Amino acid sequence: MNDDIRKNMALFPIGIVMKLTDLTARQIRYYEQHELVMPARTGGNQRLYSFNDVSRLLEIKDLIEKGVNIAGIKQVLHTVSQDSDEATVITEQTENKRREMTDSQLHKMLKQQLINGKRPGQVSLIQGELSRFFH
DNA sequence: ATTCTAACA
DNA sequence: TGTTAGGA
Repeated sequence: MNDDIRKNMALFPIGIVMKLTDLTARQIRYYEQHELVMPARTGGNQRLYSFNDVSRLLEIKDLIEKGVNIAGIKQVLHTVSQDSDEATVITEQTENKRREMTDSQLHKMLKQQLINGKRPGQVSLIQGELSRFFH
């Protein structure tokens, strides 16, 4: 659906995104540094977010609240392609299914880490004490 | 009035 | 993450 071009159209500045997501500008920019979102820029170097960017940030916010760190969030959202034109629609539908799988896999990974404890060479996907309430 | 980058009593 | 300086 050509609806995706609208969802990917750069529309709002960071100020509006802050109200839409209840995230601070600091957090929004920080997530961008970690490539969790890459908004468009205006001629004046100002960020412009699309509907897709906003929903992405909402997903990120949700995971952060659940105690998942950047590394973990990347694994959950990495399969989601940044944009999608008509040629990418089919691919995206496939990836959406993969995303759902990844989501359930996340719980297994979290539980696995909580039970088996971190083993050498493996990066922790959880952070803080919230992880203790995750069983 | 808003947003941007860089940096930390 | 918060906050602030200094500039666009």
